[in-house]
Amino acid sequence: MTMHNEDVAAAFEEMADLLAIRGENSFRIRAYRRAAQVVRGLARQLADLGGTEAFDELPGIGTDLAAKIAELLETGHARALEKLRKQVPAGLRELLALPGLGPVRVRALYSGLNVEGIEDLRGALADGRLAELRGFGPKIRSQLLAATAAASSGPRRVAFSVATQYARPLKAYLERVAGVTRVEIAGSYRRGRDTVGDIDVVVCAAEGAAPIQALERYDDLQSLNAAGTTKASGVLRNGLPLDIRVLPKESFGAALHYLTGSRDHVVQVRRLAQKKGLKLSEYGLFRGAKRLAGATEEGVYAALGLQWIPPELRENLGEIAAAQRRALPMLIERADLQGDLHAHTSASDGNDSLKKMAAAAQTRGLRYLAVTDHSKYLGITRGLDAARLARQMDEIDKLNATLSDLTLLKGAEVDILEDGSLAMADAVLKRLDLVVIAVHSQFGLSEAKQTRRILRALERPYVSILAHPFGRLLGGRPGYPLDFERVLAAARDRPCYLEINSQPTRLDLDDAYAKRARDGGALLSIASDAHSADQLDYLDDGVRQARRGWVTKDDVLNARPLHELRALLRDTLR
DNA sequence: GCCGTTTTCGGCCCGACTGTTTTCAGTCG
Repeated sequence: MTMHNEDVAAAFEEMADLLAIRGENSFRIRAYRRAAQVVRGLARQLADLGGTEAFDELPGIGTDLAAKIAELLETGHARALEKLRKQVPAGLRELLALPGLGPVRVRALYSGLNVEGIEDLRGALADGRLAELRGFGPKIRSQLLAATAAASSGPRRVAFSVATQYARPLKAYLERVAGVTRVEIAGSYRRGRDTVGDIDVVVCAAEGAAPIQALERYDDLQSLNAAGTTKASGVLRNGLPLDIRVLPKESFGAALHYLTGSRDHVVQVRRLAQKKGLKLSEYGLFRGAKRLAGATEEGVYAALGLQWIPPELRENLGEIAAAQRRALPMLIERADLQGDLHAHTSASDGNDSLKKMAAAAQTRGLRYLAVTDHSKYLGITRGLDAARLARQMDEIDKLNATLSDLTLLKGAEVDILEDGSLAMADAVLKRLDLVVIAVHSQFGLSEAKQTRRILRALERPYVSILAHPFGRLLGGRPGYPLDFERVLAAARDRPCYLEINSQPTRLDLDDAYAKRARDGGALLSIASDAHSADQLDYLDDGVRQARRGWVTKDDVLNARPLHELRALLRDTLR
């Protein structure tokens, strides 16, 4: 079996859990968790990195963990993990995941009552045995009762676009509370992650009680689990957890920084402060009792000798070192996009006419819009054959003649068939301004077959952009396995450009692959894949992922003005 | 287990809230 980075990360996380349950040194446990995080964030596969020496170079990974990575890659197992699994019942891990249960209580449950999993815990709660266990009073018992009941439904992350629907009204509601001067949604939402696990809110107010009382009356709140004077946590009606902090304005920037995270980023910045003899908390940056900064994030970063780091980069993946060198990338912005290179009309499976799509592009300030309706192929409703595509091209010519500030480009989204050939004849594709190719079937092929299929498609003469390269659907299906390094190299050298599809449930390439593509020298197309006029706004979502991938204006095909774009597209049609 | 322009040993981010205690441990973010 091939061990991927995710498998190695999962092994380290499991080891961390098992060590925690055994009551081992917490810093040792933290080292395993950090290693899992580092491995998960790697741009390249560990297997391609070399050997033990190369692993040892990774941050947070020393001799011991480097050897364990090598062992996992070579054998698919880690003896240390196997040993731990024999010592700790498997069910204890699921207990550790329950809210309210940490390593100490899990150990108490196991040693005191032989509870080895959620089922046992339910039993111990039901027959009253748990009440006799020291440290498990009535409050904790009822909390655990709720937790065991909720465990079956399970915690889940929601798409960013779903979180927005809850975060925006909540922000607006809190902004109306008396004494509140500012409200920001922080956390992974502010960092622009594709999925969001909870809503973190930072409220600026002189006194904390009023906003938290107001929250208790909020319509969309399901329950409040904990509520103090500056901090509360609860659950929204859709099941999304909520955390709120209220701080005065002299601390607001420090609090925003702290709650925006990521946790690893914040810890690293705090360590940096510590090295300088300072202390950073959500209340500010302090030397002794003296507050050096805290009102703004910019002030906190500046006082530590750092550039302000855009939230999308705060993943402890090198952004802190770059900020020290004042070498952060100038991230792409929505306003940099001159056009959109993937959109559908009612000619295939879109909702709106060519004319309406053009008007929507104009109102959004786009200078060009590529019309890329589907080719005729099984599974795609109303795909265009050569004759209908020819009629659409005439229609585009006529419309272009009436448009002054927008140019419609003639394109198609053509299926990559299982053998790597395309679902439309070269003679037809040749007449287009650009050809978007994509996989819409046979997601279950092996990595070798899927890779070969796409590499063959990239050898075709008329191929401009590879759309949604992994075919993933958030909450639907994971991306198919692909040797991305080979696809990237082939696309770059051809050239064919790689798409960051902006559909909120796709976001494909994702942030990490966008970074790899950029580092590998590929040009990217940030495309809406709009199936209606409104969906042109999805470009915001694509830009957010691109920013998380350290993507700059120079890395983006559709940040180029039309004449440059045309020249680049001509290179793809030969 | 990692790491080092204060250290190769002795540190390792910082604080809020809760519950069950009698001064604090555990959990969480």
